[in-house]
Amino acid sequence: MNQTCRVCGEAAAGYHFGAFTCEGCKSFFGRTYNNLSSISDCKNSNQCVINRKNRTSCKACRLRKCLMVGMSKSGSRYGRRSNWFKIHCLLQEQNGNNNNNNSAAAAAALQAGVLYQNAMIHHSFLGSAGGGHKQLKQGSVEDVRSTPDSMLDDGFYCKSVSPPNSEKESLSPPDSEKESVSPLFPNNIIFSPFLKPAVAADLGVFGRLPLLSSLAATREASAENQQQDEPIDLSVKTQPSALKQAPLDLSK
Amino acid sequence: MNQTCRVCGEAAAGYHFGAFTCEGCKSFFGRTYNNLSSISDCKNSNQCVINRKNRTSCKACRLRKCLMVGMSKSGSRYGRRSNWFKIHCLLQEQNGNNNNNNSAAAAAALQAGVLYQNAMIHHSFLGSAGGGHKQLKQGSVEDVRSTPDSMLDDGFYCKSVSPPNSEKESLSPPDSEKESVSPLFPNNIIFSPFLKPAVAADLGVFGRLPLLSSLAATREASAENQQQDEPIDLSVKTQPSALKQAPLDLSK
DNA sequence: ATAGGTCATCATGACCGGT
DNA sequence: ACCGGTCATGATGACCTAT
Ligand SMILES: [Zn+2]
Ligand SMILES: [Zn+2]
Ligand SMILES: [Zn+2]
Ligand SMILES: [Zn+2]
Repeated sequence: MNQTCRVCGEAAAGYHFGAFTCEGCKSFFGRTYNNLSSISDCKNSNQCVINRKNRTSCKACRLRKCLMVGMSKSGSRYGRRSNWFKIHCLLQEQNGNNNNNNSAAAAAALQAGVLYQNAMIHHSFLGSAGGGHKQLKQGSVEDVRSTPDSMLDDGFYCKSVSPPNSEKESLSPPDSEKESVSPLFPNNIIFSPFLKPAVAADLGVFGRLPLLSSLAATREASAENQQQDEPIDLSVKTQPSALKQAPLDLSK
Repeated sequence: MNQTCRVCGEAAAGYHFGAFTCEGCKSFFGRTYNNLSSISDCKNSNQCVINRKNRTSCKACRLRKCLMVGMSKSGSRYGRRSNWFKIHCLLQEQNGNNNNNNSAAAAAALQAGVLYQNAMIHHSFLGSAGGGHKQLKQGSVEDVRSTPDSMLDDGFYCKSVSPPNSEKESLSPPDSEKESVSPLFPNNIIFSPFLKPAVAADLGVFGRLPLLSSLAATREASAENQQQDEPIDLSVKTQPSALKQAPLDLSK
């Protein structure tokens, strides 16, 4: 596999729920996503730095890290992706062996695209079903996939998107007073400004949990710390508006 | 029981290992004392404030709190104490219902006495056996109890003790920079200066674990914050030097 | 190749019998 | 009364199967 878990840093077992993760973080995300009530509040101001040793200590920060790196239950099942996706993904990874910056940017764009895609899916469901996040399987998947715009799951839609500012809300910025806390998000993970609507949509899913209320603030802070590395264009296959019209369930 | 767990604040189930604790903290201390290697480092500078909700989050700070309130595996089995002890203990607790300060001071003196007593026991074993803390049952208990000084387990020995300065070592003081961290030890728990040798002895037992290396520093800081409340004299029955001559095992 | 299920392992704490 | 053992419960992650 020759990849590291984007959540804890351990050797990755594969590409799970939209990010390269280890078996532990994969199972954790799969369990926790459907049982958010089992998470207790962080006792460290939601600033825990997750690594292999302490990943089981704070479930709140572990799940937050999972979401930060783009994991989503409803999106990005590798097996269902088209050959175009697989080839693109592997190509980006192989290019990374020759150029580290491009690798990081490619990974960032990969995560960003998946995150945005999933966020749009979440957003669609929230707008129609009214907040239930366990009803994803009720979406008429086959109907959607039979529409003329059914190529949605074959590509990314992370470029030239005009973000809707309706759900943007001002959240308290993270306190930068503790000097002992290393930055939560390493520099090689890039979050572009156009991802803000995705963040807003994700918060719409998890917003009722106070422990995740600081996600948006952290994400915006990361966007401000954006590096000069340029995310690789993974091409745009369809209009993003199509995503909002037809809810898409990539799972099963 | 009408008592609170001195470690986490939950309703206490009884007097366990030298302090009023709940069932959880009792079991935790009983397990952890014999399996120190299972404790991982604290990720919050050993400053976690233990309560009922987060007591399972940081084993290092939970065990540190256990030791701070005077818990010890080898000492203070309530069932083996004399009537004088029981009456004295209950009297001090009942006095607390009328005077909070005296109650706090009595509880502090109670814990301090037990801690000092156990510390002297630890110190004796450390001086003879050479650091093994699972060999406590190897002490010749019956022989000790048959000596003329065998009334040791009936009282406290926490007054007018001249501390030996041999093991006193300078440890870094706790950082008082974080303002968001509430003080670990509330004011109603008093640690007298004459307890310093006990601290040194306890560190001799647990010193090889880095997570407990800050215990002495915290204890000394608490001693400096000593309140004007006077610890109640629980009377001195024997010379403390006798404790060092004959190791005493109160368990079993 | 991944998603989901299974299950061995471990930590926890309520409970009980012996002392 | 406490101590130590027991065990139901839940969390974790390695492994497996279906796709
Ligand atoms: Zn991981
Ligand atoms: Zn945390
Ligand atoms: Zn407790
Ligand atoms: Zn801690």
